[in-house]
Amino acid sequence: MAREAAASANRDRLLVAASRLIHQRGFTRTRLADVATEAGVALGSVYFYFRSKDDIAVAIVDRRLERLERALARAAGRPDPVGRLDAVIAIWADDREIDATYGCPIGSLCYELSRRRGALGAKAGEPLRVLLRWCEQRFDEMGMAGESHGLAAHLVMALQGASLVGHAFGDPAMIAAETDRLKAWIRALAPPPRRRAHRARTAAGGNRHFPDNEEETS
Amino acid sequence: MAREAAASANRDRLLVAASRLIHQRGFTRTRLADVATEAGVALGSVYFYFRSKDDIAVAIVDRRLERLERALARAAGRPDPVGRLDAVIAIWADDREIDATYGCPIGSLCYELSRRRGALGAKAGEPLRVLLRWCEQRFDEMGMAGESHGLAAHLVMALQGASLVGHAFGDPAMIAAETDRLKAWIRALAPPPRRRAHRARTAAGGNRHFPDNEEETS
Amino acid sequence: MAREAAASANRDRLLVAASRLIHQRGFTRTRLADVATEAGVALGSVYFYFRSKDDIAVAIVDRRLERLERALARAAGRPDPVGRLDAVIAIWADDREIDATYGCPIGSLCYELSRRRGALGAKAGEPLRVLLRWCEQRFDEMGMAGESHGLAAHLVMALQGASLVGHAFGDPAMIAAETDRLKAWIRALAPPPRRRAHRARTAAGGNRHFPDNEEETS
Amino acid sequence: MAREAAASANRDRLLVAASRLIHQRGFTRTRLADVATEAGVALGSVYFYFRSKDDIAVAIVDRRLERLERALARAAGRPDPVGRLDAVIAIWADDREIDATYGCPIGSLCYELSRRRGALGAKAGEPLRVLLRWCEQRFDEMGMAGESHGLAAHLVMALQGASLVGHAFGDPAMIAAETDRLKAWIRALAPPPRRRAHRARTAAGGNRHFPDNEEETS
DNA sequence: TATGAATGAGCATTCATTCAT
DNA sequence: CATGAATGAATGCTCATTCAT
Repeated sequence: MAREAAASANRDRLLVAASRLIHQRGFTRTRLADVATEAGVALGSVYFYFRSKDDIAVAIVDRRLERLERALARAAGRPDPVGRLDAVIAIWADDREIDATYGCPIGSLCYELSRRRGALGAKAGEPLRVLLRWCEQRFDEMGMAGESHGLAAHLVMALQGASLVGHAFGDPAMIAAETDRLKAWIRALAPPPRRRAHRARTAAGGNRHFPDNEEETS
Repeated sequence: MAREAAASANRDRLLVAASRLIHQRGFTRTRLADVATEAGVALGSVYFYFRSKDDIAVAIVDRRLERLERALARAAGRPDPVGRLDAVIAIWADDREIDATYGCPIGSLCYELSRRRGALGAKAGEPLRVLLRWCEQRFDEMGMAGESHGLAAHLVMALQGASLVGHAFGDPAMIAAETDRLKAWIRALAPPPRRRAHRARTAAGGNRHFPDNEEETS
Repeated sequence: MAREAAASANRDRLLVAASRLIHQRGFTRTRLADVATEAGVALGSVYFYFRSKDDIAVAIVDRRLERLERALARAAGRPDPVGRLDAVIAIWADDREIDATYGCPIGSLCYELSRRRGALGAKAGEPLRVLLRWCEQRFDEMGMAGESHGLAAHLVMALQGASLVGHAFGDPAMIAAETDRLKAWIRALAPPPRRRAHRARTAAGGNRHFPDNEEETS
Repeated sequence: MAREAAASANRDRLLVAASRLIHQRGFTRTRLADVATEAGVALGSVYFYFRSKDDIAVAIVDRRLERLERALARAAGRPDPVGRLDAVIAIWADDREIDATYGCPIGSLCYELSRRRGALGAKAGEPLRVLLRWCEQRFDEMGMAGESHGLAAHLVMALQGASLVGHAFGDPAMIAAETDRLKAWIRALAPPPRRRAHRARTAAGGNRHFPDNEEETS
């Protein structure tokens, strides 16, 4: 395998551990020593795989980006734009327990890192930018070219706000209610199809499209 | 005056400085030494007014709560429920520059502190709880008793999401667009009045109802 | 009254508070703020009566010296040398509860302060020097001129050791047992009088000759 | 070797430095920065080997306990109980210079730490408890079963008192005189052997049985 | 590669002391 | 005399980062 792609099991374990701990405790309050312990790796080895703690954050965001893009690609396979957006909304619906406990891993990291100077600050927002752009394209597909940017922004904002507020209240049901509302909102936006093909069941544990937090689930 | 409320100019200066710096840098990354310097007092003096750094965070949240409650009381003076909710939305619209730069002071602190154990973690979410309850009552006034909780949640989530996403993009216009959308949404919800009295002009620098971040503006 | 002798009630209260707190917590671990609070005096006032924290320690030792000298003067009133030494031993016997809890106020302060440079270090040992000299004179009176220094040293050492060890074990009975032993030892040293006038009852709460710690008792 | 006991040269150096400095200056007045400098390691390294400053105190007491127990085991090898107790007394006689200068390392630490709450307070008295118990057994061997506790207490108290008073006077000769007195006292207690084999020569630099303070001597 | 001991700058907190009123 | 707010040096402890092996 390519040296680049090998990515050694250790590096992966470190990334998984760092991702989980940082999601749970925040970036600043997560000690590299704990990450190493959690990953079953020596502290010194962390610096073999990463240049610095900031570099780990970058890698985590990259990892999230890859997963996000995979999930979006999967969602893009849906037959219609509404279903595609539904699939994205379902990601947050499915993660509502985790997000109510620790906040959205994307949004909370973004809030914490965006205050930093330099590349890291910009990087942290990348997943939201990718997500926004993708949603925008879906709204375009729905024929709302002029408004697609605002609609996509509304959708992403609502998902992030639901995670933040749901986390503040420690209440996953609040997140579920909001994702249901969003699905209904999108269906209402769409030009009425011949036959209503979808049914809103998000809160009742829809299939898992975006296993972004799989490490947290264990 | 109440001795409790006297609160010495120094204590106020400390609180203003801490509030600003913590909003800009985050709680963990804000040094008490910087807070003291910013407030123009000696480092040791911080501990004359506050028991600990956490105690400062509590005081900041308390201060925000007071301001929020004052702003809500002012908004409650509006003649109709729609106008009351508009006034609340205007708070975020007016602060869009600040929030796009540093995030919503309520939401970002909430994300950072809610992970802590103990009273501080719970305290940080209090403003959102107060805000949600207040909005809920307004929706009740609008005659949407059954849905008021969900509608209020949607509103608060959208405001928080707008701040988070607007901050991630560094774009105040995104926040303005969302607050406009929210105002329109509320007007659409309300039973049509005889004459439409309001016009959405938020993004164009509406009057300032909630000078929550006045110290940050200076 | 002479300005010197007036010594204001505040100064006395401070000294009483400092003496007690320092006895209980040690010199270094006693905060002047606590002393002031305990004395019901403003923190700033402490420096009206004392130049520094060290100065308070000096005053405490002086106060103890005065009390010690008064007690020794009282003991000197006893008809015979053995009774005089008994009276001194009774001081420690009577204070055994306090000393078992906090250590001997003279010895523990001596151990803590004697390591300091300057006058304070020397001062702290003064009570023990006065006590030793006085006991020496009593042994001289008993006709043991050649050995009086060693005998007095043994007596003072035993009293200090009893306090230290009794404190380490938290056991006042150990102190009582030792003071009984010392009384017996002294009686055995003395040339047999015509009639034995004394009876060892120390541990059973003998009369209080040296109310050195009266403030601690309350 | 046992991994537990390995204890790295640095940990040992730290312990030696801490033991000496704390003996000389007291626990509270000894700065960890000085301990690190004295040991020739970085300040941060202290926390690699010890959890906290208190933890260092515990380790010091443990170290003293080990040495004490070794010394007692060595003393126990003597042919008769009197010789065994003599060997213990010789420890203090041999250390009289050090103790006159800084106080008995066991007793002074005990006085300073016994006021603390928790395990540390109890721990500090442990050496005295071990010593007392051991001496008690020796007196039992001498056939003074009924009085062994009191006799052992007297012995330990006298040794501690001699150190404290000798330190207050800065006079090693006072300690030597008391240890001689104690040896004579013990010999007087013992049932007269056929031939008196011992002679009190302690003050004249007896062999060193208990090099407890060897690091301080250098 | 891997390790874990070592480093030192950084930070919250304490407290004796000062001083304006 | 009295006060209590203000000061800042001191200190225990943390943790990202380095490096010899």
